Amino acid sequence: MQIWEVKLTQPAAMGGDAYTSNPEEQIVVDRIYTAIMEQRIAPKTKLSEAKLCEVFGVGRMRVRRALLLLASQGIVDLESNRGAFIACPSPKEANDVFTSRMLIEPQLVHGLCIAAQSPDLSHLEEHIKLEHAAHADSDRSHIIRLSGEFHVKLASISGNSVLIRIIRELVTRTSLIVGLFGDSGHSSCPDGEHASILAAIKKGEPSEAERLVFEHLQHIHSGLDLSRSKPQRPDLAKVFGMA
Amino acid sequence: MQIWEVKLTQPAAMGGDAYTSNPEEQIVVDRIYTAIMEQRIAPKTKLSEAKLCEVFGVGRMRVRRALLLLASQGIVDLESNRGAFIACPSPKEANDVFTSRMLIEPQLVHGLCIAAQSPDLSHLEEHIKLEHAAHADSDRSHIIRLSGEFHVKLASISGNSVLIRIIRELVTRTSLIVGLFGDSGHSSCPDGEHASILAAIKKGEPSEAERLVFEHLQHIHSGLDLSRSKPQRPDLAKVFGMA
DNA sequence: GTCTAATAATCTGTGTTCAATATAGTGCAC
DNA sequence: GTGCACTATATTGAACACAGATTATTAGAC
Repeated sequence: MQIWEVKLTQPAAMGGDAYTSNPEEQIVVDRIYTAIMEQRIAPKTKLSEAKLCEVFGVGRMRVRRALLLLASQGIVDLESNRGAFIACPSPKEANDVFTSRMLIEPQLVHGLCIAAQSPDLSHLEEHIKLEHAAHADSDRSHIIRLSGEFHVKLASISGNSVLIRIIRELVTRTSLIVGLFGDSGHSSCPDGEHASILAAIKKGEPSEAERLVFEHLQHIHSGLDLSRSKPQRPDLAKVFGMA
Repeated sequence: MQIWEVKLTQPAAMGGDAYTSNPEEQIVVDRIYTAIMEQRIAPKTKLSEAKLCEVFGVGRMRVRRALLLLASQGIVDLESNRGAFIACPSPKEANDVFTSRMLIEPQLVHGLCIAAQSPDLSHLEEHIKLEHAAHADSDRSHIIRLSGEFHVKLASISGNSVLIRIIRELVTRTSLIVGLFGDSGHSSCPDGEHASILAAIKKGEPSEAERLVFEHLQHIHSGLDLSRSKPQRPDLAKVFGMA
């Protein structure tokens, strides 16, 4: 089932949505995106329009557009006359996200074994080195974000912008879920599994890579305790470094 | 790889995005959605804010939110200071959409063979009857929309709201693509293939169902001529029946 | 007659203002 | 002392108005 047509070696920027071109509000979206990816912002956190305006120094219009965009991706909840809140995924939502990822990503990597070329692979190797460095520094924010980005970069190799967007959204929601239900002790992606996935791709073993990705996601999923949830309300100005 | 947890037999309404709760603007989104699904509105069509306001009888705010939502799904293009236009997918985008569908839907149906229960299947049978009726009546709009909806309803059986949303978006974009590059002669989904897919699910043959879905998508894809494109500019009031 | 340039009109983008709703605080009653 | 009701404040939602940009139209020149 080799179904790859076009390729794209370039980084394929973390944030950009490609569709909504306005660069101003994309900044707001990206900042919130990465804040969630790094788990510096907890579910249920209220995203007050006024505060976001002064933190990012943009008009209320832009903030509202950004919030709507995030809401359409299930990353924030928009409650009428109450405001925007970082989404607090239900156990069912958590399962749905993981199920979707387990459905898509193994197949994706299967195809990658055929399509991936050396520049792509060395790029991934580079990324894994960054992950190890972050582990060495015990830099929690970086560890978590890089873990997620690995999956996005995997998708980026396909050059399929549709898939890339889907994966990015799922990865971000996963960050929320892991932050909510995960054991704050161990990191979201078990270290070493990314490396073995990459190794399987390198060796050109589609079935093996597919299986490793599936199990990798299963490991993360099984590390969750879906009965628990921990509410918090950090200060927005601190989270975003009062830009 | 049976990865199904929750099920949901109910229809799982065609339109609703589940996330953006505001019912007012969801109407606008849905109307444009179905207009695209029925191919009554062609790519490059300008969606003037003012006209949409009077056609749907809602404020400009709502219209703009709806357009932003549609833009985030790649269904309309938002050009700065120029307005909103129905997206005109490039050949690469078309390939990306089909590649994504061929990656996701076969796996989805594979899982469905294990999870699907009789109410789901009879619901699908009902749907296929509708498709046949539309064929008998040569009701082009219905034929096209029902063809797309079949795939959404397949996804709905999973009860996975994340997957449902992904599939709905891909199906809608497919409608745009088929309208652009497809031979206006034969319909978007070859008749009969839906029935054989359902039959494979009923018999509980995952690999067979998976293969049929893949080939089904391949048939649609191969029926496109990606070199051609046909510009039009129909009147909005007519398309939406001047509601 | 056609092409170019300038002007006018239309439409989008943005900031502002006002109304509606929810929340928090206060006071009163039990 | 606790619970309920009412008031006051703050925040969101929507309409309005204005500024900027783009497109269409018209006039003029070659």
